[in-house]
This record gives sequence, structure tokens and C-alpha cells, in this order.
Amino acid sequence: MAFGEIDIPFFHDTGFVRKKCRVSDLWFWTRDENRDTCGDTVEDEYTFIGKPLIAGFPERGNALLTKMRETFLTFFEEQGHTRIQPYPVIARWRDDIHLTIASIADFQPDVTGGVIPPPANPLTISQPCIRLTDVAAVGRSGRHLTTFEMMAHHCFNRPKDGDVVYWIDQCVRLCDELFVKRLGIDSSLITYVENPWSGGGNAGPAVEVIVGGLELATLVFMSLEEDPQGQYEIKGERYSEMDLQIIDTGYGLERFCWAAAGTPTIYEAIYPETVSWLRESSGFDSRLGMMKGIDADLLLSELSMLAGILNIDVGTDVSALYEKLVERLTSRGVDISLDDLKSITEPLSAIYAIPDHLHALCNMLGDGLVPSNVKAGYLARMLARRTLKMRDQLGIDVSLRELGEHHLDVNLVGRQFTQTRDGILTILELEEKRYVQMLRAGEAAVRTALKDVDLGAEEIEDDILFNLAESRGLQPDMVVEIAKSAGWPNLTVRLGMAADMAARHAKQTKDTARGKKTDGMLSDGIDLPVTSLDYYQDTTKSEFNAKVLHCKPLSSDDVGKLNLSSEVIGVPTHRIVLDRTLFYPEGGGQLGDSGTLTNDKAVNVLDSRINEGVVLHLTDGPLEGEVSGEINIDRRRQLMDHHTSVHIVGGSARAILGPHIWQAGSNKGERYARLDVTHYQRLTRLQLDEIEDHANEIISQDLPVEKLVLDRADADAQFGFELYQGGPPKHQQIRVIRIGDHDVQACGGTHHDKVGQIGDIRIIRSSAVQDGVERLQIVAGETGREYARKQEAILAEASDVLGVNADELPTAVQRFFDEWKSQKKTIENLETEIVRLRTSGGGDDSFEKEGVRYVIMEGTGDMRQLLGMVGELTRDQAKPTVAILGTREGGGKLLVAITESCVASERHNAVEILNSISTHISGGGGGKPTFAQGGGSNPDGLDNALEAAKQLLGLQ
RNA sequence: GGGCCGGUAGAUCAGGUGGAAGAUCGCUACAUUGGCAUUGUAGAGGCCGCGAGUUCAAAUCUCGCCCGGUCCA
Repeated sequence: MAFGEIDIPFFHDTGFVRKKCRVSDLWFWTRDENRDTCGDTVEDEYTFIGKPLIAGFPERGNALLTKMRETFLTFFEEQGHTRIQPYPVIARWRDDIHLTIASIADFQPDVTGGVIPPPANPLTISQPCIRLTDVAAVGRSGRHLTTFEMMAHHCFNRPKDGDVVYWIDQCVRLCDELFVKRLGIDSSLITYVENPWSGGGNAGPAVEVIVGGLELATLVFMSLEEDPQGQYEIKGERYSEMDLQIIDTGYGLERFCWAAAGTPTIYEAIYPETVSWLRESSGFDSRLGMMKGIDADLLLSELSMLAGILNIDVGTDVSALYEKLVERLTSRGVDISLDDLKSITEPLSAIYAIPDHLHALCNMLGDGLVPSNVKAGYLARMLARRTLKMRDQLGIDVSLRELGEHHLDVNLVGRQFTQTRDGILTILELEEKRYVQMLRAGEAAVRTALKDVDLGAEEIEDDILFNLAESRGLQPDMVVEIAKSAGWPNLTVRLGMAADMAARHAKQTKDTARGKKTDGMLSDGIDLPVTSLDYYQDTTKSEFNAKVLHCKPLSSDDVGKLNLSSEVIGVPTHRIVLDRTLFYPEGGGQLGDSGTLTNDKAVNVLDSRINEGVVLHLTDGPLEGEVSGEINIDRRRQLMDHHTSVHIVGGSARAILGPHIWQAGSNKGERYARLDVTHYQRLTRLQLDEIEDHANEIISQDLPVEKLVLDRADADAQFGFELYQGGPPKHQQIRVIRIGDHDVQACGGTHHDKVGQIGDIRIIRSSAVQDGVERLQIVAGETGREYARKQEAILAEASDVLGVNADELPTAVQRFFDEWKSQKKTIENLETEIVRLRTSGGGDDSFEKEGVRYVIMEGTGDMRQLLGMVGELTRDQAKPTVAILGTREGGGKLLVAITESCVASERHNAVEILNSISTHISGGGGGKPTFAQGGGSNPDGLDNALEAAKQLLGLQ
């Protein structure tokens, strides 16, 4: 039997036949001898619209989903499966994906990799998932969703150990029993399509289960893993059998509901209240009713049956699809113009997509996600903006907050979130504010970008559109819309623009992927035993004895790769590996220890690193044999002060600000520590004070710091995903640091045994790392006291300069600043007065020759003043003047100005005059024919320069 | 994590090939009207984000920092 073929007793026992699909060429099993398509092809239209496949589910919306989910889970519980609570939609236990995209994602990579046991075996679950790859098709296709629940039954078999729960045959039997016996689906309508699956480094045979043109489930029999020497080849990759055999199933809860409801689209089955609310409030129904000669019901049902066949991708030009749609509708007796069709489908797709997007958004925010311009937070922002844009297209007067409230009340009743209801709604409100502000700023940006574009233009240059999209977030259609109301009525978006934009992004992504950087580890062929990490036993111990196992000089290239912290003093020349150590190697944001290693001579340990369990001591010299080591205990104590403080502050921030506070990164050095937390707003000093007070309150309670070493599964079960503040776990056993009920997280760092040992905590300031992430700068213990002393010194020095007490510094500075401003103003006024006085009279500096006045003189002020003077002198066109002014300030300056459009400007060129005299002050300059200025470095030559000007102009 | 754009008057934004800091709204005073809206005239209001560099000369060019925006993974 070839790979991917499914031939099981069940099919033969129950009268199935195996056939090849006429359209897709795939093999499938069916009880219907006359069937010649597999069921999921362009020729298989939905058969269940208006004729439900599943009976006994009259409910709609949330009630329908709840009942269907319960039916499924109960069925599999009855078949010996353990029900597992769903995981969050934000996949915090993984670093390769942001969102939970399938039920199996809960168990990757460690359970599926055989590293840790599953929570139950077999198990059943209904896992909320979010997939944004088809976001463009949501609302248009009638079946696409960004959020769905994947119901599943999983089991994990180890055939080599004789531990098998069930495999293909039993899996398909269970599925079929659910469909036929429990849900009452007509058995002749079900097809099982053989279609092997691969992804994420695994593969296996699989069947898709199709009913009535709709794929209701996929059953994957994961049994292969990527292996260059493997015997199986699938889609160009080679695979071999793995020890674990995994049943990975996915049943689309929403699709079951749709099949039970038989509504025109999936959205009416699961979000009926929202769809009718939006239809009503946007005036869609009344507009539809006004269309003459069109049977609205017929149109909508035909539309949904056809829509399932059309594929809409990001960057697809929808217009071509529209023409096809009109063609098909016409052939079915619905006579409609393209414009009329668009005027129905465009608002309709928004009405359908809004509840879907809200569902994804509420789920994401509910899991404590903070919208941002990076990572998963960006996905939330994108969904919020798509929703707002669609709302604006519909022209309904509802805020995003209100939409969210409606969704929580109607479609998410009874759902438990970690984020509070108020937290979710506050974030939605802020997102709308940001969106509105972006649009407002966008209007000015569009006007500026288009100012050189002809008002009658029909197209905008691609570069302008790309630029606006990438730097301002204004998509081409939005730009055109704004431009239309701003005075460019004929603009349209060029055909194919969307596709080009997508291609451009793809190229940029590819380009950036190419420039990858190396990490700071030295991983060249070290084959040494794992170092005994003695620092965990007693964090206050500072001396130890050990044996040198390895000592190697470092090249300058190696040192460069290390990416040394600014706290490291000196440049390491060697790396030394010992059999045991007290030196804490850099990890978890805590910097490495420093100290000394000694036998007959001593070397300094400048920094410590760890690689595959081997600690590298970076030293300023070589050493062999038995050594005694001593760490810099003062520095270590400070690092522990800071590390334990960071945990405390993290817990306090969560207590004060809310459950969305998540560690986004941290760094603990000797001089300061910083903690990056996710939050949706900039923090005020008042909030920092609150957090600081809360943290110091924890210290005053002198809670114990528990250090536990637990198995992954146990730790997960006991503490949940909050453990992984510092990122997904990398080992089977994890070390958990727990400070009473205040904070618990997985951490490999060194900590005090009691929080009281820290002394106290100061949060110096906060800054924005990126949108949605605030950086808190923390000092604790001795460093905290030093910091306070330094601040006082700065204050003392500053107040000393002004001769006031430190308390009076703010008012004194304010007074000086105000005085400085008003004096500047006074000087300006006086200068104007000087200009007026000096230019009003004739005097020795003025010469008349052939109807032109020449003023050649030295000024006393700076360039500003000269500029004022020449302006005064040359402004009057009735008085043709050539003014040549100089000053000794700043190395000597010269200014030549000539009254515009008169005999003087015809006769002389200011630049030429300037260039011929500026040599006297050793300088240069330039300008316009009527206005030139320059300067030099020889102020004493100013007299000569002015003399030369007189000679040049023949005035002497 | 990578890229792009921006920071100029109280607000919104021009100016950007280096060569005298601008517009609109708002503010103040005066005038107009019985009063207000309106209108007119005059005026105040700028560390051109901060710090270096290049230059005779920087809001403008270069680098670093701070702050904001945005796109992609």
C-alpha cells in the first residue's frame, strides 16, 4: 500500500467503496456507489443551505455552539476520553507561533516530541483557535472565519513500547459513529478523502471528512518526522517513522453548527443577533428592498452557494471574481448588474466579518494580550482597524467599545477570561482613539503627498501610495477616499495595486530574512561534561575548589561574538571550563558573575556564560590544574537584589495595572535592572509610585522566596502559563521561583531566600520600548542608595550654580528661563532700533553714483543685525541701493545686498562682489545675484575687505 | 526582531536643491453693531525634540540619543 492510502477494516465492514475523484484526482471512500466527486471540489455546491444535515439543533448563535460543543465532548467522554480545558488563544508556551492555530498546537512541541507525557490519553478538547491567513476572505466566502473552535479527540501511541490506545481504524469508526448515530447525518452523504498531511516537521496519512460539500473534519494520523535519510517523501521533504504515533483530529465546531442550521452563510448560524443588528442599523435591509426586479432571498441564497466556490486571497483582484459571479447568477435566473451586485456584497461582507473579527479580538484581549505595533499585539491592532474600517464603510454610529460590549454580552456569555471586562473595553476604546488619530493625521499627509499632483489626475504614482501605506498605515483605497474629498475627484486605485503591494511586502520580508546575525555563544566543538552548578545550593557562598577541564585562548573574533555587557571591565583573553562552579553564567536576563580563579597564580573572571550546560569562565589569562575560585560576592548580592526585585515589581505591576501585565523582557546588572512589561498606555509617575509602594510592601512582609524544581507537566498543572513570563520553557524540568502568592515564574537566576534581604526598591523611571511595552528601570539595595546619593549631588550642584536651596530650584529655574526669554525679546527689539537708527541717516558710509546709492559700512552686531540692516536699506525700489555690510563677529561676516529689479541689480551681482572681497577675511560664501552672504576666519581683514569693495565699485 | 516615516507658534500643519522662520485656526487689543454672531485692523506667541559633526553659514546635510507613528515577520 502506498503512503497516504487508507484501507481499514471499517470501510469494508460497513459497505464503503473506494473511488477516484473525477475533479481532484484524490481517492475517497463513500457508501454511495454513484458518487464520482470527492465532495470538496468546485463542482460540489453546498447542499445543506435551507436543508440542514444535522437535525435536532433549532438553536442559533451562542446557544447552538454551546449545545454542539457539549454534544461532541460528551460523546467522546462516553468513549473513554478525558475532557481537557482549552488553552489560551495566545500561544505563550511556544516561540514559533503567536496564536493557537489548532488543538494539536497545545501539545507541541514537547508532548508531540515525546519529551513530556500528555495531560490525559486519550483526550478530547474544544480549542478556540485564531488563524489570520485567510482574513481577506472572511465575510466574502460565506464560510471563512478568523476565529473558530477546533473540537478534537487526540491520542498518543507508543507502539514500540506496546502502548497503543487506538489508531486509524478505531479513529474513523468513532468519527463515523458521531456523525451517523449521534448527529443523525445521512451516511450516504459522507465521504472520507485520502489526503496526506504534512507540516511543522511532521507528517502522516490523513482523511478529510466531507458532507454536503462542506469539510467537517480532518483526521490526521501523525506518524512521520522529518529526516533527510527517511524513506518517505512528501512535498519534497523526506520523512521517517517516529516513535510516537499521534491521532490528531480537527472538527470545526462552527461548521457543524452551520450544517445544523442550514443558514445561507456560517455567520448567520453562529452570530445571528449581530448580523441582524448590523443589517438593521446600517440600513442594508431597506436598501435591498428598494432594488427593483430582484428577488432578494433568491439572490442571497444563490450568492452563498456560489461564494463557497470562489477563493479570495490577500492581493486578489476582486473585480475579476465579481464578473464571474454576475455570469453565474445570470445563468441561474438572477439578473443583476455588476454595480448592483457590489452594492449588496460589499456591505454584506462587512456585516459578516465584523462579528468574526470581534470574536478574535475579544478572545485575544481576553487572554491578556495588549495591542501593539509588533508581534501578536500587531495582529490584534490589525483586526481592530479592519473592524473600524468596515464599520465606517457601513456608516453605522457605534463605537468599537460598544461593538465589543455587544459581542461579550451576546456571543461570549459565560466565557472566562483572564483580562477583566473593563480591561477589554478600555483597550478597545484606546484602539479606536488611535485609529481616529491615524486617519486625521492621514488627511494632512495625503494632502501634502499629493500637492504636486494635478487636480484632475486619475491615478497616483505607486511610490506615493507605497509610502503612505507603510509609513502612515493608509491603504490605497483609503488614500483615494481621502483625496476625493480633498479636491482630487477623479482618482481611482490602479488595477493590480493590491497584488503589487503584497508582492512588495513579500520581497521586503525575504530581503530582511537574508541578513541573519550570529548569537553570542562560542559553540565550536566543545565536548565536555555538563558543569556542576553549585550556585543553586547556597546563593550566599562565594568560595569553592574545582578542576580545570579546558582552557583556550579567545580570538578577537570570538570576543566580538560574545556581545559583552558594558558592565564587563576589560577584555577576556581565555575561556576556562571547570568541573564545578559557583559562577552564575549570564542567563534569564541576569548578567554573569565576575571574580577570580587561583592556583599558584591568579586570573580574573570577567564574565561567565553557559552553553549546553557547560559554564565558560571568561578570564584575562590561562590557568590549569586544581584551582580555588572566588566570586565577587558584593556584585552577586547586588545582582540578586535586582533579580528578586524584578520578580516583585512584575507581580506588583500585575496587581496594580491588571492581568495583561506580562514580562516582555528583562535585564539585571549591577548598576540597574530593567523590566519590560506589556501595557496599553504610557505609565504616569503616579502609577509608578503605586507599583513601587506595593513592591516595598511585599518586601516589608519579608516573604520567603521558594525555589522549586518541578517536571514541566506538574509545574503547568500547578501554576499555569503565568510561569513562562521569560519565554517558552526549554527543558523537561524547570526551576520555579515563587514569592508567596505574589509572583511565581520559571527562572534559572540566583535569588535571595527572603525578600527582606533586598532592602528597598526604587522605580527610577519608565520609558516606551515599543507601543504596548513599557520599560521600568529599577534600582534596589545598595545601588538604590547610591542612586539616591547621586541624585542629591546633582540637585546640590545645580542649586549651587543658582545660589538657591534645592527646594527652590524649580521656581528659580523657571524664573531664569522666563527672564532669558524676555531678555532675548528685548535684545531683538533693541537690534531693530539700532537698524532703524543706522540706516535712517546718510553719513560717511553712503555714496551716490549714477543714480545708485552705495552703503558700505561695518556693523557692531551679529549676522542677524546685519540682515535686518540690509533689508531696511534695499527694500525701497524707488531708491536703488547696493549695501555691503561687515562685522567682526564669529571670524568676520560679510553681506552684500542689492535692491531687486532696478538699475542697481542690473549693474551689479552680489555674489561676484562678495567673492572678490571675502578673500580678505579668509573665507567664502554665496547666495543669489541680489543677496549674498559669507564669512571667514580673519576678522582683522574686514577693513581691507570693505576698502576693496569701494575700489571694485570705483567709489575712490 | 527588521524596515519605513515623523517631531517647526496654544492646536493642525507648510517650508527641506543649506543663505532674513511661515499659513490656517485659536489668543489679546482696538474698530464695527443696542448686544451677540459676523467682519475689519493691529499685535502677542518659536531652545525648528536633545546632543555632537560637516560648513563662512544648518530648521534644512551626517551621526547618536529621546519621543511619537506605521508596515511586515
